Amino acid sequence: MQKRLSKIDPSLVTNCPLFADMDKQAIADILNKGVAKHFKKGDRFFDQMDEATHFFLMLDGYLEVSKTTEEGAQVIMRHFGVGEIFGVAPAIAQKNYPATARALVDCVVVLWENKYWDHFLVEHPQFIKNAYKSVGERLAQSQERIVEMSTEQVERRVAHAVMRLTHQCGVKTEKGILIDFPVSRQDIAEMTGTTLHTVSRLFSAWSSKGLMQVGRQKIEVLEAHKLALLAQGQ
Amino acid sequence: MQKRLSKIDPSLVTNCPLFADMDKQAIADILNKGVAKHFKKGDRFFDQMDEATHFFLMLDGYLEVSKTTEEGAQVIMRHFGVGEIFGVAPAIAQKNYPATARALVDCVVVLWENKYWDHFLVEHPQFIKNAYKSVGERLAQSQERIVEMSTEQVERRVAHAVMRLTHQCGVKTEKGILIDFPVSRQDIAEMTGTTLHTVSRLFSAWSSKGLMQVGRQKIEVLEAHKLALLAQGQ
DNA sequence: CCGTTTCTTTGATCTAGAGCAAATAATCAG
DNA sequence: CTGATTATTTGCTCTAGATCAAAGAAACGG
Repeated sequence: MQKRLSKIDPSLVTNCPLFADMDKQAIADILNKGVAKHFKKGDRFFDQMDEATHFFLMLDGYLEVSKTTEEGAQVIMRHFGVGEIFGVAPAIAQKNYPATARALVDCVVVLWENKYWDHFLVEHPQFIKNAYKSVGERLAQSQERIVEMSTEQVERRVAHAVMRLTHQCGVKTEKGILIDFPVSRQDIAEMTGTTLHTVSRLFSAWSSKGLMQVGRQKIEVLEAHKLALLAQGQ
Repeated sequence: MQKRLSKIDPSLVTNCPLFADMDKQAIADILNKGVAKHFKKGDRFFDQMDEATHFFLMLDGYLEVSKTTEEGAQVIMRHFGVGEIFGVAPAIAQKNYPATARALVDCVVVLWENKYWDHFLVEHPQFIKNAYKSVGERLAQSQERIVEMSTEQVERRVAHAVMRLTHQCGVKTEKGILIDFPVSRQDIAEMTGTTLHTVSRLFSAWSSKGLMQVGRQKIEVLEAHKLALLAQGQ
């Protein structure tokens, strides 16, 4: 399931915004308090409603965070990539994780016991500030998404979702930008509040316009600019 | 427009969660750093995109926070009542307010210059912790709303919105629970991503079932339990 | 009190997109 | 290699709810 690593190399994280404006000594101290682990594709970091015991930093890989309703519908809240913290329940005084976090590819993360949050608050306030900055960005993004859901129709929302994926998790290829992990039509539907059928139809239309190239769980954006126009409503 | 008050009585805020687990001395010190002001119904506390200069605590009254899209559509993000902090841009390292805050009735607020955030972080960390707890609750509520928008149809969403209003801003009457400020059908539409027409139709149906009593910009819920059932989808 | 403005209601269309169904097409397990 | 499983596409139908239209009802300004 998951393997403990003996040691974390600080050079992996020096460019990460989470450690901005911090000296090497402080970074090393924080990393020493954490534990690095491998998670395989499909593994869960935590489940919705689990008691929150740790917070995490992604060193390598991608994950998705999703919520499931009582009726069983799944909504994908967000994706996280390298250098991002997640599962920060202690930061916002939540006793349980509000969602499920799942590895989309094989991952390496650092995880800390919750108690270190308060510890770092005193010892390394800059770290906490950096972490809250990213919490703030997520709050802002959530609210953007509410506006989107309230005012835009499906085509624009799907265009936005694909753009977000390319920005957060895209890798350049000869032809365009490829999403770096498997994404199904169903996944896109769960990110935008629509159905896989509608997503499939949109992708077919966009592909035939040369805007993107799609395959089974594969999305490659060829003309990002045109996609951006669609996201803005022409 | 707004009038400065000379002094703030600490007894106004001792029951407020923002000052939980704090001694009177600390509370008084924090209040002394702030300025109390009146805002009249309709006044703005700040506008979307304004440079963030202050953060606020509502002492008396209600406000709504809304975002406006490039196309001019308005989305009501949230309401705030007595004892809640708002406009906490410094908390999440945002330079500008992401939305507009408008007084729904005559209000009294305390406002602090942004620099005091960092000051309190050192001097009164418990205050900051309490504030972050409410930021966390807002993040959680935003995500709930995304799930709602993604999976529920209009009737349930409107039922949810009315329930939230009764919880946050309701006052008990002989017959039921009255929303304590004017709310139009258009307002409810902007909280739920629908149109005033659909809201009007729903309200008509619910009124004739005896579930609520409505008037011009007035909502009084008579049978909260039935409304809750509607919100859960029967 | 009266005209104006701002809300609300209700009816009559119209349509984006859900839901259903069934046929491909990839991938996987053995 | 082969059948089973999981994704995807595409056509057809149907409906929730938007949009359009127009008529009441409150509140407001002078």
